[in-house]
Amino acid sequence: MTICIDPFESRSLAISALHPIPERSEKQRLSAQDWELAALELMAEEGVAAVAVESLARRLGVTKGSFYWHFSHRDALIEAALKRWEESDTHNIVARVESIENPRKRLRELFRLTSREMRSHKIYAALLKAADHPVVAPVMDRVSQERMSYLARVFQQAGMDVEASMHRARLAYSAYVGLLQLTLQLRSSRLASSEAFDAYVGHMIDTLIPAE
Amino acid sequence: MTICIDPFESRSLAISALHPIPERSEKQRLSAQDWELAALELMAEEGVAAVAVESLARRLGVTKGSFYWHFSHRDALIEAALKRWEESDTHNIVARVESIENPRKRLRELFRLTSREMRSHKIYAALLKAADHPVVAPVMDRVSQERMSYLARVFQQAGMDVEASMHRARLAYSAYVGLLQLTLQLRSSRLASSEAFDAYVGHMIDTLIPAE
DNA sequence: CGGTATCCATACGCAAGCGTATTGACTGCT
DNA sequence: AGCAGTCAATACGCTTGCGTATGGATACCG
Repeated sequence: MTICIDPFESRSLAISALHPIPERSEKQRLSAQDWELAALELMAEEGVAAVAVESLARRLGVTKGSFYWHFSHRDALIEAALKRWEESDTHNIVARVESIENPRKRLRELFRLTSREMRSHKIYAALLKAADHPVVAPVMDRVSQERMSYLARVFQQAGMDVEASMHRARLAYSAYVGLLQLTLQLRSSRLASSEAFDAYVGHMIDTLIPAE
Repeated sequence: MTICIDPFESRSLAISALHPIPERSEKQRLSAQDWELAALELMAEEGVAAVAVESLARRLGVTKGSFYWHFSHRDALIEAALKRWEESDTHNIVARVESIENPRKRLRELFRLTSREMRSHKIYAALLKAADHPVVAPVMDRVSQERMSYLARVFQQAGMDVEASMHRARLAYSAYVGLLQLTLQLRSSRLASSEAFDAYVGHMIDTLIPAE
């Protein structure tokens, strides 16, 4: 029997922590925001398809009569939830490394941070699986494009020419997306321990970030 | 308006070409194999979820009364179809480059071939999106593991130590999976032309395969 | 205290999808 | 010709999920 530590689980970040404090816990009446946060929660755990209004209602302790007061239809909830996620996401990505002057160091730190914080990434993985959904698709397009553009910019600052920086950005982002799939979806491909995971991230950094 | 050429579409390989010749075209009575091939076809185009017995039956010009003669339930079809795919897949992956002696050249050719032949990869992408399905999961586990092991072996033959070769294999495979997602699922992330695609593959090869 | 806005429950209609049961039709063999 | 085996059509029941309609409850406000 193999004990398999998932490096993602342990360092997860609560959704609610991404926003000021949505005044959670026990209250009788719900707001649209409560539904959106619950939707994101469920989405991260069981995918977009699992966010059904009746099941969500059950989870919130109400019936769907409530839901259709707040939202006109299911997709409206998905859309609102994704809007919330996208906004908190784009703010968080860059904000935590922008203080680092040296672009190579900034990339390294970006890679390390990304590999650790996995709450948001679970949602991203879930969205990836539902990229054919008309509401999901444009969000994913925007987010992926923005992230890759940012990467390309930093690679360029690190001394690569325009062409190479864009290719490297795509490669790095592909590696990120692929790792997401391999670790979150495929059981046998999970890294066996936290150390092995860190070692892999180290290898990735050495391979993808140009030397000084 | 941007014209967007998808490098994958043009060079696709027919499923039926993967096997001897299943004696297709117009015949009145169907066999289990016909259902399996149709299932793979549909899976590649619209995902595992789209493989519904009534819709498949419509596509084959019969009703589901026929289906339940060949298969006991839906998952039996999925399982049979995936078994078929897995067998043809594992044979094809290595067979076309094993003649190349030089491991680095073999890797390069492997990358190039992989980036071109996309019929089987569409199915892989579809399966990736359904990796939580109990029938799909073990297949994906086996296939991914096998491919990564092979990659690691060749990287080792190319001079890398055991540790590094496994990491590099994971990185390369992640890049493959990620590219699959970015190009097949996300519209805006598609490479604009066949030339740009080839250029990217070139960059990937230069970055991931150790120099002579 | 009455009224309005807000939130929720119940009940219903509808479609899609799985699986079953029964019958029909065609084929080949004896 | 008759019979068995093979494939298919039809009809049905069941579940899940979306969306609507309508009435009830609670809170706030004048």
